[in-house]
Amino acid sequence: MADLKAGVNQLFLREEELRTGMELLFYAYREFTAEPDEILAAIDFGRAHHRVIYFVGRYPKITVSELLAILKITKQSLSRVLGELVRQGFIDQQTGARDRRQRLLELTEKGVELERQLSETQRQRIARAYKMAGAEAVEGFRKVMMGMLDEEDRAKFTPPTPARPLTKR
Amino acid sequence: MADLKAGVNQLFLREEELRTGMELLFYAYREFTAEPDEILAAIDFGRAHHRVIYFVGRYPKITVSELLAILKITKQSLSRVLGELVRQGFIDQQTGARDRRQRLLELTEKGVELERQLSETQRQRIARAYKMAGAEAVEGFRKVMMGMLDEEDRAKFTPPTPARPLTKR
DNA sequence: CAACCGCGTCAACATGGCTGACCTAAAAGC
DNA sequence: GCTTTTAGGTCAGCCATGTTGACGCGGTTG
Repeated sequence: MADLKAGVNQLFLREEELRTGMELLFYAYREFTAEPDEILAAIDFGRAHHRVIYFVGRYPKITVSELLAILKITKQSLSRVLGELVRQGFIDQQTGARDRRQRLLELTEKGVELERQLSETQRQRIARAYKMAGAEAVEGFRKVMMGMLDEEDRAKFTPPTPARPLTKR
Repeated sequence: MADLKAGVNQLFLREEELRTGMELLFYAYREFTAEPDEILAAIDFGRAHHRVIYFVGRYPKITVSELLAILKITKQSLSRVLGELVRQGFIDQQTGARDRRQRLLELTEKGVELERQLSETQRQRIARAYKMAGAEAVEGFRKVMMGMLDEEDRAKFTPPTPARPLTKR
């Protein structure tokens, strides 16, 4: 009987534990995006613009199709926001040298500035959390988060060159 | 000179580290929602329905305003999805005994079943990640995630009774 | 009994996904 | 060298889910 009760209790703890994980993800993601969203709203942009700005900043000279592969949205959806960003001078396109069909994307100075501003609050939030939790906890955090990803995305973090796990161009 | 180089290097590592955190959150959240989204689409529901189902399941007899406080959306947005869920028999409303203006929300059997089905893949994903990472890493994960939250949300996880950090009713 | 509160509803709008069709120009294959 | 494939763009329309603002009804409370 003691065994059975222990088993049930184990199950309950596990259930609680998993729910906690789910909710942490929900709340953390929401708060993580809340501050940039305000800045974006003020200049008539949305979260989609932020994502594009972020990844173009992260991978300078990224091609449109690489960007699409990261964001996993359709090119029609991307082109709406990307078009605005280019027209308003946040992103520069240059024709690929080796393959002239490609448009290599890069942040302009204005784009870099916006990126910095948008991500600043997020960086602070993470930095604060890392600091509060300590180095060991950060390692655990990373391990667990990696475990949540599918193989494809996980590969982006364990690469030859972490900053450019993209295809050749 | 060695000091300066070390300092710059430190800064670079920190930057990399913070970006990794941001991206982990982005990819993890996306994959976390992808599987339920498919199930939902098949029955003409969306992510918003899932959230409502989830939290009503989590806090049986929750009131509408408590739910609104958790989701942080407008009542007009909520009422759209909540209405559908009630009309299609996934959620039951009963008038509050003490305050008859309140609608206490609860999953029906049908609702419980859907909740289970939707969250199953997510639970598995988390369980897998926890298992792969180990107990210590899980503790670190939790610490870091908590550190990302604002005080208000953090309180939901360090309560008298974790399962009902809601107001009296 | 007046004021406030819990909840619902109507209308209109924005954002950011989606599908499908169709185009150009460049590269690659045979 | 011609054909096919690829990279990228574009038009048009649909849907889900968020927003504001206005208003109503019934129940609670000072």
